[in-house]
Amino acid sequence: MLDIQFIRNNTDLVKTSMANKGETDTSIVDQVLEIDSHWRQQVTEVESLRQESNSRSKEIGIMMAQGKKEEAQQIIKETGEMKEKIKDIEESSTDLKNKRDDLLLRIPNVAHESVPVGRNEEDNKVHATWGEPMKKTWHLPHWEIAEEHGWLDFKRGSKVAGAGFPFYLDGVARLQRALISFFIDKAVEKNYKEIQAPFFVNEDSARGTGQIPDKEDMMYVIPRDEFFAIPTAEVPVTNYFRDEIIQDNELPIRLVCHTPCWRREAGSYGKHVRGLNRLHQFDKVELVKFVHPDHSYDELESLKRDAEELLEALKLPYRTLLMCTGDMGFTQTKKYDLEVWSPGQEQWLEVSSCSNFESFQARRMMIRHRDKEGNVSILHTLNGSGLALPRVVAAILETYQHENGEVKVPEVLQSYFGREYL
RNA sequence: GGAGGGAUGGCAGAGCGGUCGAAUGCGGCGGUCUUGAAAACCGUUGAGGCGAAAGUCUCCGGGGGUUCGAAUCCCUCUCCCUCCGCCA
Repeated sequence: MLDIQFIRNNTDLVKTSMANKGETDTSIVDQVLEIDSHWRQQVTEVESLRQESNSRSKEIGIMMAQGKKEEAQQIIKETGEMKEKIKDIEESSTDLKNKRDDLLLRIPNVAHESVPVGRNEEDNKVHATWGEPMKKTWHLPHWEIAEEHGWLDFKRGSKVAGAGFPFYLDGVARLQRALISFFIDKAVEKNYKEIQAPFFVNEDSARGTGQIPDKEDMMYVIPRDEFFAIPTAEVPVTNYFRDEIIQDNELPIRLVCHTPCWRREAGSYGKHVRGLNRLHQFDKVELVKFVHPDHSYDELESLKRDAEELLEALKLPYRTLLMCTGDMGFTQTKKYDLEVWSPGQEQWLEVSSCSNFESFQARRMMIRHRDKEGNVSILHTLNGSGLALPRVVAAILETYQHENGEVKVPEVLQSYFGREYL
């Protein structure tokens, strides 16, 4: 959610940014401002009425104390009438405020000036590349090599849960466990605090991080108990500090959290969802930061590096994309995607997305910080995957594959894995 | 799941239905004193909305109600604590 004052003062910027993100109809901004000014009028009106009524009521108290009952009765009659009036106007003003805030939630975040303007993924900028994408020779796609070894069971996954809920076995199960430990350990080395979070959240939390109302359909819902299955650890971990004020000397706060992630992925079928490319449930290690507004872009760069270094340690060639305005999403001001090379499929697979939200999420969640002078203001939040498991597993199965079908364990993982081959 | 108790500012903890946005203590910040620090003393210190400002309004877990007036009374929800039951 953007600051209403910011929208008042930067109306054109908000509209332009909205258009750059691909929203053709920007009239919602004008609607918000119109309702807002109407609301402010009514607030002023209610307040002056209430002021009068408050001071009259105080007089009553004094008169009662002095025993002037008849005079008090007269004022009681007057304030009674005012009360009716206040109730009327107040009703319509809270109505306006709700309407305004509903619309406000539908205005996307403003992109940072360093973000390239563009329509879709073709306009993203390659920000960095690392390693040489391996040519496909004998390399099998991961689902084939995994089948040969009995490492993945999609069939039984479908039987037991449904498509997109595979079983992992033996070498791959062990590999995932090793990766999770490795990712968390690396993050802890870089001063992220390890945290384990609830896998279900309530509606307030889902709204806080912006899954509601924008991306409701991505989540699984447990209606009886009014829970949402988390689509990413971002949701519970960012909401950890909801409605709190953090002292400046405690910032930045960096957290690392491993969770399963559930995504409905409605409407995506076909080739690009084969194997581990796209699942309804997958594991991910997530990095989340709460930072002082002055430092959020530095923190974004270091966040991105933290994720990149994981791929470098695994010796998996990757590229980093700076996402353009049109491909960026509703809540971010700037976003990098990390894509790992999949030699068996000869394509790039997204394994991390590192974003700065500035105050957009924190404002919804009322996460604030207090400086030394005691001033309170909204802080900035960021998050990035470090990393999403299945596609990293896919890349390892394909990249570390020998011609004889053996798959080697990446060197940095061997101490976690306990042996040299899967 | 059953029975009872509770929720007040960063923390602890007061608060007859009327000048209570809230005593007091601790903590924080500023100052005096000191070579420096501690101690002591003085001052200051919740959040939010509207407003250029003066100011004003709202908030004592959430929501609703009674009343001219609610932190204080009533209803309801949530959460926490104690006891019983169940349980990895």
